[in-house]
Formats: sequence, structure tokens, C-alpha cells
Amino acid sequence: MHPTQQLRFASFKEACRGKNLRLTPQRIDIFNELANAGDHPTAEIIHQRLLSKLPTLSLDTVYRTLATFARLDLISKVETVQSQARYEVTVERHHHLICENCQEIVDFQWPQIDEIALPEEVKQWGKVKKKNLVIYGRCRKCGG
Amino acid sequence: MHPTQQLRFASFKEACRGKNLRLTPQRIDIFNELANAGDHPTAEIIHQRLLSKLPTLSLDTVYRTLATFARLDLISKVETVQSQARYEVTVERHHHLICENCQEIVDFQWPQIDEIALPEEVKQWGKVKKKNLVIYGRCRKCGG
DNA sequence: CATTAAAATAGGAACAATTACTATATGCCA
DNA sequence: TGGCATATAGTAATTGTTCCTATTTTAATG
Repeated sequence: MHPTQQLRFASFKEACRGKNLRLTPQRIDIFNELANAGDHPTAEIIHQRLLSKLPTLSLDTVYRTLATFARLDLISKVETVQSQARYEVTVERHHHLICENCQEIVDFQWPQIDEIALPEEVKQWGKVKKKNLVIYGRCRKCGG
Repeated sequence: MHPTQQLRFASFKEACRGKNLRLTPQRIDIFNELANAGDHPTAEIIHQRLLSKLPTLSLDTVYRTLATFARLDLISKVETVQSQARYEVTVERHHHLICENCQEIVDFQWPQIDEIALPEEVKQWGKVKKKNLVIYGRCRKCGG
């Protein structure tokens, strides 16, 4: 195991203890699989990758475990407005505020962000079409 | 109809003609519903809202129509990585590049964005937990 | 106005991602 | 090591979205 990963694993174990989470082979393997993955796998991909090691691992366990980890802030779900897609008519450039509680989406403008030059790394990556900032948090109505 | 909306509707009709899209009551109503909606409705919500006016409107039509409009850039899907949720272990602050073709997600860092002060509007909204920039485009591998 | 070919729709079935249910198995504390 | 709360496997159910196809509608033409 790479030292960084070892460290990560140690803090994972600690985090589990601190939160009264039982350490199970499934949890350990799911966490390690994700920690060592260079990509951003889906629950199904993680399931597939672990099947040779844990042949009885159920997809449900992967989903449940990932949800638990996300709640503990050990992992994050990458940029998703959960479940249903939402639409808007295309207007001026704007960004989005999303409340983690009520899921309401509010537009806001931030010209400063729109105009700022992209880092070199991004230019190398390919051709940029859209740039969208999403801010997550808790809105006033939900006690934020 | 509010003058702005009238204008919007006119350009909608024009856009349809320009792209060889037939003007149907369903398309008109779906577009207007979305143009006048203050929120960011889902396909299902739009369907519900139109049922009293178009009792036979099918959900499939709403989905198909929204997809068509999105292709024409008349509307946009709000911030979603389509279909499956993707996960990553929580590490340093970073943002995401998503290729519209291969869907690959690449991390990049942009400390400038992380450190910049939030606009007043956002502070009024509530408590911010995360700030994530998502850049869409086409990566080199996909000819971008 | 009718005629007509191409395109759009309704309705229901299919599909894919995710979550719920429940009996069994397991981690962990005493 | 025993007991109990918690986690898991397996499967069923749910939800969001797309596919299929017969029927209807649009818009172009005479």
C-alpha cells in the first residue's frame, strides 16, 4: 500500500470509530477501491471491480455504503442534482445556488467569474463550451 | 403576455422555423411554461402543470421536446452529470472538467476561484457549504 | 381549400438507476 | 465467548427516462 493511501486508510478507520461505524470488509474494500481509483467510478463500477474479491457483495451494499460515507464526508458525490433533471430557458450567464435541504435552485450572476481567464491546465484539456459554478449549502428558509 | 415573453416567444418560433422544427401546440406550451416558470421545473412538473390545458399530453412528449429544445440551445439542463452518480474520496479542493462526448470527469485545481470573495447576493441566500465549478466541453481525446 | 408525405404525438411497455424490505450474518463490547 | 445492535445479501419495488408503434398533425403543394 502506498504511504499516502495507508494514511488515508488510517484516518478512515479512525473516522469510522469516531462515528460509531462498524468496520466491515465491505466498507474497507469499498473505501480503498475508491481511494485508489484514478477515475470517478459509479456505484455499479465499484461493485464490478470488487466482485472478484467479494463475490457475494450486493449492489445495494455499495449504494448504502457510499451514502454512509458521503454523510460522514469521507467521500463526495460528484456534481449532481440528484434524481430528476431540471430545466430552464437559456438566458444570461448565471450560476446556481442549491439548497441541500429543500433542493431549491436559485440563479445568481457573478460576472467576475465569467470573465476570469481559464488556467493553462484547462486550456490543455480541450475545448471549453460552458463554465458553471454551483454553490451548495443551506438557504435561509431552511435555517442556513 | 409580458412583452419580454412575447419577444422570447417570437424568437422561439423563429428558431423552430430556422431549424426545420414543426410548430405544435405541445411545443409551444412546453416552451412557454418553461419560459414563464420562475423555478427550475422537472419534466414531470411541466407535464403536471400542462395537463389541465393539454389533457392528453404524454410525459414522453415532454421529455422528447425538452431534449429537442436543449439540442437547439433554446433551453438548458441545469447542472447534472447525466444518469449515474459518480463518487470520489474527499481530498483537496478541486473542480471538474466534464467531456460532453466521453463523459470523462477530470479534476483540476483553481485556487483563485476558491479564494475569491462571494457576492453579497450569495451571502444573503444562506450558508454556503461547497463551491464547485464545472466546466463542460470536449476533451482532446474526443477532438476538442 | 383538399391532398399528401414527413414528422410529431399518445399510450403503454421496457429499461436503468436507486432504494426498500427482511431474514440472516457479523462486528464489537462486556 | 455470548449477546445484541448493526450490516449485509438477495430480491422486490420504485422512480426517472426512453423506446416502440399505430395514429394524428403539420405544413407544403396543387
